[in-house]
Amino acid sequence: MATPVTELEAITLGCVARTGPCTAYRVRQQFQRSPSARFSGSAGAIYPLLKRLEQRGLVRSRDVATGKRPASEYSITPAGRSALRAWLRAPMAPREVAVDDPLRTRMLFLDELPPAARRKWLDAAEEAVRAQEQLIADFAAGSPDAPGIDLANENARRLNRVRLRWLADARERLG
Amino acid sequence: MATPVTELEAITLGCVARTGPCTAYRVRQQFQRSPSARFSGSAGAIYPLLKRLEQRGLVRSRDVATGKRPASEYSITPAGRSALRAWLRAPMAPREVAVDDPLRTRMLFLDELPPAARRKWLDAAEEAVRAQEQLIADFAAGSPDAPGIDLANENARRLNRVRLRWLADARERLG
DNA sequence: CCGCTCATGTAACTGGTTACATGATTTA
DNA sequence: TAAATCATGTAACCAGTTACATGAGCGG
Repeated sequence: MATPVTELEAITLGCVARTGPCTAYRVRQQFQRSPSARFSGSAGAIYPLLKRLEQRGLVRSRDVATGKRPASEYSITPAGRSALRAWLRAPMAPREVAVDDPLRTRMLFLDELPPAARRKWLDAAEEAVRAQEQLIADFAAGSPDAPGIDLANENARRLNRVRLRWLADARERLG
Repeated sequence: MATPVTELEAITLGCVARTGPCTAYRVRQQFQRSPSARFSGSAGAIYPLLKRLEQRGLVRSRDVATGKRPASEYSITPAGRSALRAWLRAPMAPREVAVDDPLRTRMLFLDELPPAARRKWLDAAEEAVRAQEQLIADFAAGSPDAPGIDLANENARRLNRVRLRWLADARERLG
């Protein structure tokens, strides 16, 4: 059994699988369209990552020289698809499925702030969540129609709706 | 204005501030008690981090030699408290407040699996979320009573409840 | 032709993980 | 006293970010 792929590698594989043959640049664009900053899609991450995947035989590259500059177009291999499926199937430990909410982390220490600053924080947090909702809506609008993608977007929408209610409750409890 | 602290640094500062003077080991224990694997609290992360914070004047250390082994006990400085507050007050960009859900990420590519494996995934996911809920409950049971901590735990509970409903809907949509 | 954006990378830095070393304390 | 666990670290490795270099195409 080969080394399992990391989350970022899996998403990249998935992206190449979805989009079909594409350059590192296209992959980066996909990452950057996402409403989350988790995977920034910086060049320094993506280009080396695709090279690693190629060395492991999970993608293969074809040289496409538009004009004079060299460029590589990657496509997924059967081994790559299989690695992607293995990643999906891999059991997740309870701690690994934890939802990460940056606002929750801050809430833990919010009582370090004086009341006025606390209220200000809550206002800013609510605004940020609304902005995040907008990002999600925009992202969803540009997403291809597929049940998995739909459901993923729905997940993001619901989690944010809950956060807004939570923030409202927090305002009441702390205000 | 000094360099802002990272999230991990902030949590560490907050932990030292809360707990009062404590060793790196105590800080690690706090991290490891958390239901999330996000900050694993590995020694290789925490010990150097506290040293960095000390160099920046955000914590100060006192040598406590119980028995014969050297050890350092850290406490937060006024500058440290101020850095913690600055972290709390710092505006968050919309993309930075994104909720990260590992299950959502996988859902994006779930259609790569054959139907039977998909159902299996949904079962496993539901079980993992329930286990996660248990971890949260245990954590909450051992948490000190403070509004911020209460609210943070409530956030975790609610987000997971929503995920369970979402998984149920997904089962219907995909099954 | 100048500046802007698109596009393809690379290199240095940073911070976290893994794995290890070691000593002290508890438990069988 | 042997084994396990608590506790304090360190070092090598690895992946991601930041910042840069470079070239092509395009609009003014």
